[in-house]
Amino acid sequence: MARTQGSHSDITGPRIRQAALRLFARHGYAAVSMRKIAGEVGVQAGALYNYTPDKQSLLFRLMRDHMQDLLSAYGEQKQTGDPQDALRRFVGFHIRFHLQRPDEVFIAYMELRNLTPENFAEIEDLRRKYEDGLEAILREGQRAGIFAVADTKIATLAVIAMLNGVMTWYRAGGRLSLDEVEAVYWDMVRKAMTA
Amino acid sequence: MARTQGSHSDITGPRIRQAALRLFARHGYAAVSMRKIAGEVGVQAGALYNYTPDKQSLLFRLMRDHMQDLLSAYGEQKQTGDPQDALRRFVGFHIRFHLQRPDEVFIAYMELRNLTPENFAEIEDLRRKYEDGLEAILREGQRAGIFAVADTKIATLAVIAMLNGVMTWYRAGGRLSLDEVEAVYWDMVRKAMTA
DNA sequence: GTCTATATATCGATAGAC
DNA sequence: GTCTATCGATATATAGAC
Repeated sequence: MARTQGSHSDITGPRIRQAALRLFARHGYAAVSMRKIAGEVGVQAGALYNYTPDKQSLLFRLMRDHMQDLLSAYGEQKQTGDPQDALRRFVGFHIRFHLQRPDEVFIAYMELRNLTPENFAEIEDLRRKYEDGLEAILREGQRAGIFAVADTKIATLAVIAMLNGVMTWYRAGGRLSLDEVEAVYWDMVRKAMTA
Repeated sequence: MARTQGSHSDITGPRIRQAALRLFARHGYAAVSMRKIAGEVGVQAGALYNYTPDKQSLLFRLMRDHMQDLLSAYGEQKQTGDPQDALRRFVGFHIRFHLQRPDEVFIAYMELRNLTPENFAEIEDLRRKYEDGLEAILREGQRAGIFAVADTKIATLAVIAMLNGVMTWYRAGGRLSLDEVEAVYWDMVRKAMTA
């Protein structure tokens, strides 16, 4: 029962978000028009406004959902009292979670400046919450004498920046398996943090 | 002798590049119009086309000049036979060079996708040349038994990614001096690479 | 070399028919 | 809920006067 016109609220919404995600990641928010997104979905531009009040909200919700997924998934990780083990788990979690969502990750880092000030503040708040998780591990290890970094906040940002670098080069089916990539980065992070 | 019209070829060209650099870094290439750039300079939009064939060339030349400056400045660094010392110098050079050019650095990383395929390839070639400089240091240290990394190419990208993280938080006059920042990162890089 | 004016195209968002 | 049509603004780039 193919239709060229009619009601599709159940599927059109997710397809709009999916198309916007893909196009924003490829070409950037400012370079993607609502018409382009609509064309990808197979509707006219006007139909998009049944699902989003405007283009800005479309971007913001993609980023907010991503950050909330990140925090939620990290919260479900098994906790451990051993800082070294906790750091190892963090490295593995961070690499695997982000490699599974390249478009979301790309947008979350590249499109911050296209958010309104209010939306920007909310995304930054979520990002800081995630970073705080790692810093707590480093502080605990520091206290226990396992880690030795000059500044836990800088070390937190340094570890995350290093791990994010994986996204720029890793491709599934490449020279290294995911387990090997994780092991290589864990080796560097462990040595950099350890006393 | 103020004039509202006339010939200013000596100064208009640099001012256009300066304005484009600033605006592209703040708002992104796609979000900045030629009229905005012209307004910043104090001329009409049509006058810009006496200095650039189009908007794309304006972006490309900013990025190419930056990458060539980077390679040129790094080439002038004093070379040393000791890999550990060479790595220490690289960390210091990279941090200081990039912190002095935040707008250029931002554009070089954020606007790659707005380059034509030919221009993209040329910028990527320059970037790879710079990365090769660091990898040569790591390989030499690896050969000498000073460094112990699983993969020199990944380690190269990891070190650069970690150092680039400085650009996201460092502000002059902040809690740490530039010397202290350099020392903190050198400590982490040294430990991560060393056997 | 810069100006004004304009060609041509596209943008985000809205209105009203179905 | 999606369509067609459109408003008003803005885009890159060019032409011709000075």
